[in-house]
Amino acid sequence: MMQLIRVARLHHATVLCKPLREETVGRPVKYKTFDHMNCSLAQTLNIIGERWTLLILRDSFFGSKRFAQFERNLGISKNILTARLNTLVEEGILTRRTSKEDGRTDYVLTEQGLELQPVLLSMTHWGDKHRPHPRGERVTFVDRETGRPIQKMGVRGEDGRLLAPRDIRATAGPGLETD
Amino acid sequence: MMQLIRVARLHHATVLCKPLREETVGRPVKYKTFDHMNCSLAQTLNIIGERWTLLILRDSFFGSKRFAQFERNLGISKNILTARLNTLVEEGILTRRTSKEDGRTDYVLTEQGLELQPVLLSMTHWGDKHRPHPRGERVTFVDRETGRPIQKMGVRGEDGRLLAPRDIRATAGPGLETD
DNA sequence: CAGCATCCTACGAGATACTG
DNA sequence: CAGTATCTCGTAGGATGCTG
Repeated sequence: MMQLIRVARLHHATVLCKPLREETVGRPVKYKTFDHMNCSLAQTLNIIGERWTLLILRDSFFGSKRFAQFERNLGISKNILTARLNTLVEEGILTRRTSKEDGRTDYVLTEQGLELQPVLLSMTHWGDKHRPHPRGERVTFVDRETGRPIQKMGVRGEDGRLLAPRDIRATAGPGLETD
Repeated sequence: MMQLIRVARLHHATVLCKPLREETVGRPVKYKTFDHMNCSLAQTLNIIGERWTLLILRDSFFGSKRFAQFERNLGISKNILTARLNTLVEEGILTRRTSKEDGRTDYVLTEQGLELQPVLLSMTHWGDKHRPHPRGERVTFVDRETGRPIQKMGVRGEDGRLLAPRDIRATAGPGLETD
């Protein structure tokens, strides 16, 4: 039978991401950022968690470089695009570069940005599987060298075995304050 | 069987996600959903792209089941939590289940939900690497069987080789309308 | 073309009070 | 405990128009 998923030994008394509890009482309601949470996921979400950001990055991966390209491809409004590009540049995900052809600005993925590819692909694969297009896959990613499709993103143990969600356990690392 | 891939080069003229351009002129300004985009990433973002959603799911993966647990652990307000839980249930990511112990409601990950783990882990790994905690990793995920840390999420070719971002190419699949 | 600068709307979100 | 109902505010997002 479906055993209960004790994913985490890490009992929850050990609060993983400490919630905010400061003098926000009766005060103007600001959005909480996730900065205070000592959690890598929250850190990442702070950067790429906004509505348009991942789509901009997707477009980057597909080769878009110019403001106008993003604008046209996504149908995003300029002010939002400006804002998102700025934070992406500030965060070192994209970098501005002057085009040698026409001297205008190109937005190019940095190494940090390129390393977001697993995130993008995981989400794309999930969508492929669970929210499919009736006619089949929309975009297939292939190994440039062999031309064969890449594997679906999956979790692997040290030995390379594919692991199911329940095969994984979370343990506290040194960066987790257990005060 | 793995179906053959069309090696259409997918130049960017083929707009991947067609932007919205309907009668929104001068009309009340609604947020655009990403529904109209024929893009798996956009579909996924429509569901889990909101600010708190992934953090709720993370908490689920760590074993939280109850409304109050999420509320306490995340410091999220009740109305938002209610809304997010509702859409997650509607979308089949979580399911409501009556606890056998006290008859109250449990929120449990469905299979679809469990399969979001690569997304969560990819983001966590990115955060671990690029926005690290000074003292080191906060949470380490290990293979339950061997107790050894899992591999970092990475893209693999059919043959199992790890691929770098530039080793991958996108090709148009049958679900992509090239009108 | 690549943006700022404006102006406006609607949604996301926080706090609190209330219900079964 | 598990929400629902309200009220309020801030911020994301949209539609322009203007500039170098």
